[in-house]
Amino acid sequence: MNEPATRDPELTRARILQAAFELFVEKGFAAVTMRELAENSGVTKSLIHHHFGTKEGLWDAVKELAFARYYEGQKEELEQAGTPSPDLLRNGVIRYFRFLADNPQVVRLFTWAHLEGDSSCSHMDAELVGLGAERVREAQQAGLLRDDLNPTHVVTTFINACTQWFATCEHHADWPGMGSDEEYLADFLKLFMRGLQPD
Amino acid sequence: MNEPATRDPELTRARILQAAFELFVEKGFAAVTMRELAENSGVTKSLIHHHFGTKEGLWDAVKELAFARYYEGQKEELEQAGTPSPDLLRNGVIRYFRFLADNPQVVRLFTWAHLEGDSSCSHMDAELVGLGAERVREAQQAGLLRDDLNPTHVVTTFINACTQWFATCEHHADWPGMGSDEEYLADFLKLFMRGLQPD
DNA sequence: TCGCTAATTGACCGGTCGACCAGTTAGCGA
DNA sequence: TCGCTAACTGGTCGACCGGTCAATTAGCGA
Repeated sequence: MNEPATRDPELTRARILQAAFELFVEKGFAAVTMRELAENSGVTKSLIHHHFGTKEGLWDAVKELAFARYYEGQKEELEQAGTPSPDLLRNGVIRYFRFLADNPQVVRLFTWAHLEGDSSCSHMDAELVGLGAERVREAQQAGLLRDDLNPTHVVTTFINACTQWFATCEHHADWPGMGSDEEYLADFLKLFMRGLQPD
Repeated sequence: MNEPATRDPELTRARILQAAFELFVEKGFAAVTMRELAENSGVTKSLIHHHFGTKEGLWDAVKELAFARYYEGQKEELEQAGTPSPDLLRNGVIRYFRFLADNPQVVRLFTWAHLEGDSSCSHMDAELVGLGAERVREAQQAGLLRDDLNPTHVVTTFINACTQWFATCEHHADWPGMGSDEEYLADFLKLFMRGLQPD
């Protein structure tokens, strides 16, 4: 809206990245044109090339930024450890679910990136899941969770249940009998935590 | 490979649909060109337009075919009812998981279609989930499953856990501690069925 | 056997794509 | 204050996009 009074390459880059983020989230890489990008950024097409080289370069920059934010946020969550307890896992699920609820665009971006063959998020997720699985393992060894389940599978199960929920949220919004985000989360937690109780 | 000796519009349509299915599954709608489609079908670009009108027309035909097959298969599964029992649900999960394992392309196609705003599968899924939820409700009323969970949420939970598993399978294949398809399924079933046991 | 219909072809269209480049201008350090 | 660097612009390029069309040809019913 308001034009910058002076040249500000940092702001320009940020504007382009923000507009690109929104467009790529909405339509994916292939369906977005440099002209759209320029128009939504309020800059010329040439300027985007100046700052990011190619369309792929901009796409990579958008993904890198989004991935980095996601990674930092999740790692922080995981490292501020409490003593192992069932509630620790329960709260972890809740926080993950709420994060996705607050950032549905991130789910879409990840889905596009993954479909298009991007593997950079794979290593990132591997580390995060590893950290989560380690917490589950500790709780298992402390006798707080049943120990006949692969900890990685436990983490993956709740990640899948949460991620797919938001990946298809417009989709299932009007299905008969379907509750709100919070109601789904509550039921999932009931099921999940009961399923993890030790014998 | 082997050219048809005579003209066969049915076969031609089938060839085009098959090639289009593979390409759209792989790259999504926007990234596929009519020239690729023609080359992979072994026909000319004009012939595709003759049979399907536009690129969107072909895309719709591919989706319709895939959705119809999926819908028929799943509905058959759901309607060949047995007496309600926990094993009925367990076997339902197993069959759904195995179906996705045998048809990973379908998961990708649905994901592309959904990201691109297609809502035709939404109504279809609504009906299937409704049927599944009805079965869960019957089992709850028979006292075979805990009755403090929304049946739709129960069905959605396992669908999400299965779908997302295959949507990200190349992704998590090399994560530390991650087991095979069957090992994940076994652990998920342990967790899921225990979580559903009545008090 | 003979037309009629539809399957099939290749050439071609206007438009848009991503990218480039020469030229201009603003800001900043010397 | 002055020049150098980089931010920024408008115009343009060849390639390729989806789509069209007239011409050809195979098959099938009369």
